[in-house]
Amino acid sequence: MNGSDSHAMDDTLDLEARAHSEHHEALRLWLRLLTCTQLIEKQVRTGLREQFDTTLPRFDLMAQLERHPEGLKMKELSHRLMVTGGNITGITDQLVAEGLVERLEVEGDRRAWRVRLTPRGHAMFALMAQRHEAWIVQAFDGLQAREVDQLHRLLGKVKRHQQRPAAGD
Amino acid sequence: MNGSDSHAMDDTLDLEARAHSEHHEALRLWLRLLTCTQLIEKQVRTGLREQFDTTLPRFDLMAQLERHPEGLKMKELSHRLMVTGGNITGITDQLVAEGLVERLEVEGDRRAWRVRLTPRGHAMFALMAQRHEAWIVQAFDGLQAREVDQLHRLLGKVKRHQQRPAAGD
DNA sequence: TATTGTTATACTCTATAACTATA
DNA sequence: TATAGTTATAGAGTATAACAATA
Repeated sequence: MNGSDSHAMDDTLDLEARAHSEHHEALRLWLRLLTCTQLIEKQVRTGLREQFDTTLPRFDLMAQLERHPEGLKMKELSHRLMVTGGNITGITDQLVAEGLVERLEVEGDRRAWRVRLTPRGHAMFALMAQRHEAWIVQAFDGLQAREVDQLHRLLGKVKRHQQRPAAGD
Repeated sequence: MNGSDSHAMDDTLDLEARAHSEHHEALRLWLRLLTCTQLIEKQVRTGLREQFDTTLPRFDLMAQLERHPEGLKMKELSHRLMVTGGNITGITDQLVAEGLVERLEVEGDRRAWRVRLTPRGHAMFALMAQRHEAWIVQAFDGLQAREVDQLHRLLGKVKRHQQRPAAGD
């Protein structure tokens, strides 16, 4: 079901036809990328809700803090989670209310906070991360280790290209 | 959990160490997959909003209808867009209000509708699809045609595995 | 003046469940 | 009884913009 006439055979196509073909391939790839992500993401969201009564953004915020035991500033969380500042305030408020993270003063800048996992947040995250890992491992169960690496490498190329500031091109 | 005799190099690691390593690789892959999708999706959403004052779900619904000129039933749209039925009603209502799609009676089943693009919807979609394609092509600009194919193939494996009904779990 | 974070607001998307009308 | 679609609701998630405190 897939046109395997894509590589060396391209030389038989003129520029315009090749462009059309490549555009089509890019679109197919995007739709598949989106579908895969949505399928896995839906499982993760459902699992987090059913088993831990939490959400993906909350989990993601805690995951960032896990990687930075000394804490992160609101601004840094905003950047890392790719959402605007107001939302970080909201999510952080919820986590503080549950006793999972805490706001600490930043010495030298009284505007800013350093947000950190509490011991309880650390323990809770460990539980969630364990389950989360199992879901993810299962999601990529169908791939061999070599294929996982390949996928990781290719997506790295996509990511770097994406993050390049869109200059005048 | 999965096929064991994958790669010669792995034989230097015991089972547990290999499991740890593979779990870690799966997690890294998932984070990268999610990031790539979010980066591209954000661009698409922004473009659709700024240039066409529309949203991704609306665009996706129209894209499905484009591929099925004879129309699709609400149930089919619900399945294809992977959202529950009530949402399809809402999105369809909006598109009908804008004159971009229409509900037609299904002969032989007076419960169901056949939803189809109007001529105006068809024309509007052509405009949007053209811009959309440009965004996507640019997103994968950094890959060679062969890499696009590879990525597509690997994600196909992920997708099929994902859609397999989760049996003994 | 610029930056950090907060507050207030509005909107889209989503799942759930009760409902109508057909089959 | 089962199915197709609708309605109503509640909540997640997001961006925007005005605002306060501090740099």
